[in-house]
Amino acid sequence: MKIVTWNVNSLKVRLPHVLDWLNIHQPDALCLQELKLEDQNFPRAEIEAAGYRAVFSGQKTYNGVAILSREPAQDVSMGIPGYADEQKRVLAATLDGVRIVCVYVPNGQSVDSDKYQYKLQWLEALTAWLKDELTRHPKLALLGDYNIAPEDRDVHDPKTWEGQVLCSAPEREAFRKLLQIGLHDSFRLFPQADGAFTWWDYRMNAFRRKLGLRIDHILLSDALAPDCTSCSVDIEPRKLERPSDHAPVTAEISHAKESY
DNA sequence: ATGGCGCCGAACCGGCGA
Repeated sequence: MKIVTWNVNSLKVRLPHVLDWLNIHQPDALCLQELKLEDQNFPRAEIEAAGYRAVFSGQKTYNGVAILSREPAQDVSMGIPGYADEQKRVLAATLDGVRIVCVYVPNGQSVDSDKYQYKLQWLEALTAWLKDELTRHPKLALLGDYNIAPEDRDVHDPKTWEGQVLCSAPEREAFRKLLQIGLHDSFRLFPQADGAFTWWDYRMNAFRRKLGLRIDHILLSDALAPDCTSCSVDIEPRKLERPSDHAPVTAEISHAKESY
């Protein structure tokens, strides 16, 4: 089972990249963030023509998440239960016995912003919900744009970023709390080259200069992590014309449906 | 690296992202 997360920064603009990527890589599930479109404008026909189903939760201009899959998604749920939020940031579905949770964590803007407080509260609500969700779905994968670089090695220049949003201690603590409920950072299950990032600023030639952060992650539950065989970032789409500023992250899981 | 890019909607700019 091949599962992927990709913040596309406008599905309308990035649709050709997404369709090409699906055609080349044929994942079982592709979680998308920052659709930036309303449900009525979701490009369902194009995605179905590529051989994929889609469930989605969109809104105008901002946010929006989707799960594309070869097989129909089961038990689809939107948002964090019990946490009122106008912003469309969470979508969950079961595929092949695995609970797939697609998240677009708030950016936070800056550590002295109200948006930063919202981010921390949101992460707390997410963690509480997932702890509960894990009791119902031991095989769970949490994929998305976390807007957190968990450690200094996930940052091109830790000194510059120290204490800044995406790298601050409370955000990193929130990330650790997610791990503590029984999740594992699939990327760190394997040896990785230095300077492996998933996001590069559009400005200042950041991508060419390899000035990035690793903020998109695939966390796997205790029951799923032992079956993970790889996790990697594909930087090829970042080289295209009009790219997303994020790259897709892929995890492969060798699990037997029959054993579930 | 931090003005510097790119997306959006309603306009030719401001809000937001990271």
